[in-house]
Formats: sequence, structure tokens, C-alpha cells
Amino acid sequence: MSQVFKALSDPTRRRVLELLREKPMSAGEIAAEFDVSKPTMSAHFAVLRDADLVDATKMGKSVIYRIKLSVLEDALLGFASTFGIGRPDGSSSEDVKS
Amino acid sequence: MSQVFKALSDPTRRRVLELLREKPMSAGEIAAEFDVSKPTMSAHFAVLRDADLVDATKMGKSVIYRIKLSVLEDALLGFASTFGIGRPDGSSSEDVKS
DNA sequence: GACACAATTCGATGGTTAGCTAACTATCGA
DNA sequence: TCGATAGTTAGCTAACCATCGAATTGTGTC
Repeated sequence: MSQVFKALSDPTRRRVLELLREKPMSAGEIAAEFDVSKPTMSAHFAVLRDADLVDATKMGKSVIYRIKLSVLEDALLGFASTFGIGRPDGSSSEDVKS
Repeated sequence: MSQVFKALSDPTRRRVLELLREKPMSAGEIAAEFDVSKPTMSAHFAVLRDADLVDATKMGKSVIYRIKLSVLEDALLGFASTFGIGRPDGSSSEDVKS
């Protein structure tokens, strides 16, 4: 849980997730969208992997990243429901379509 | 936005918010629930204030903290809706009880 | 004013994070 | 196998964060 919020606390990582929302992308494709070095992007990817927010699959020379929407969903809605925010209540990822 | 997620990335601060969900509390009352020094708690409060997640009101010798549920709600649901998570549309704070 | 109490601020310390360059690993194509 | 390409790892610096004890500010009481 802390890992997820920590991952989301960085604008670069949030934007990575937004890019991945559209479609899976390779590390290089994603990195091309940002003005930082590849190693720096790699570190951001590591944080996202650590939070289990993305899935990394090696495809030939590339690594394809995919967002794990259900994890993001569970974290955000699960936490929100603790405060009676959003859904009426008691939402795990049960009543949420995938 | 980054400030909100950064604030939420710490378990102590999340628990502070959960305490405040029940009722407003003084800094001392909150601090008594944790096993850290008052200065440390004060620093946590500062992060929460910086994220605009709580409201601090001086009452005599004490400072009363109140959670700002609508800010938490807007941040979480607003971000979630970016990913098509949660309610179809951005919601506001209607069902806020106190 | 003098005192006690609530909370924050100050100063120091240890740990973490973002960023870089350089070097390494792995894969593909010739 | 050689060279090019895609990513990650290693090693480093600078900035930031959590934490503490001590000092400070502000409030109420006597």
C-alpha cells in the first residue's frame, strides 16, 4: 500500500502509468517521452514494478510494460472506501468490473 | 497531487487520517496514539497540512486537526477517473458525514 | 509577572531517492 | 563472432525525509 502511494507521488511515474493506460509500451518508447536518462527511467520502472503497478515482459530486445489496472484499482478504491469515499462501501475488487 | 500521494505513502500519516475520520482531535491526542516523539508527529502534521488534507485550528492551548475529506476524495477519485477506475464520472463530497 | 502546558521550530543525524555517466548483459542481424 | 541496439546495474553526488532532544513560542492560570 505504501509502495503504491509512493510510486504515485512522482509526476513522472504517474505519467508513465497514463501512457500505459493507452497501450503496452516498451521501456524505450516510454523513455522517449521524457527528458531524463535511460537509467533514471529504469529506476522509475523499478519503483513501479516494486509497487506491482506494472508488469514487465521481455520481448526480444525490448521489455514491454503493461499497467496492472486491478492493482491500482484495489489500492485506490480500497483505501477510499476506508473513508466512505467513492462507492457506498465494502468494496474490494469484487463489485468492480475489470 | 504529488503532495497528497506523498502524504498517503506513510503508514503513520494514513493512520492519522483514519483517526480524524472518526472525529477532530488535538495534536496531543493524536500523538498519544503513536510511539514517536511529538516533534516527529508535528512533522507528519506539517506534511498533511501541506497536502491540504487536514485543517488546523487553534483552540486555546491546543491545535485541533480536522480531516478535509473532500480534498482526499477529489484527489483519489479524480486520479482514479483518469484511468476509468471507480465511478464513471467525477463525484463530489455529498455523502460526507460528520 | 511567573509558572505550567501544548505544540512547533531548530539543529543534528542516519537513511532514502532522483539524477547522472560509465559499464555491463542480453538479443538481434549480418 | 562482430557490431549495433535495448535495458539494467554499478557507483557516485546532491537533495530530501524521518527522527530525535533541546530550545522556543504561545496560551491559560495564579
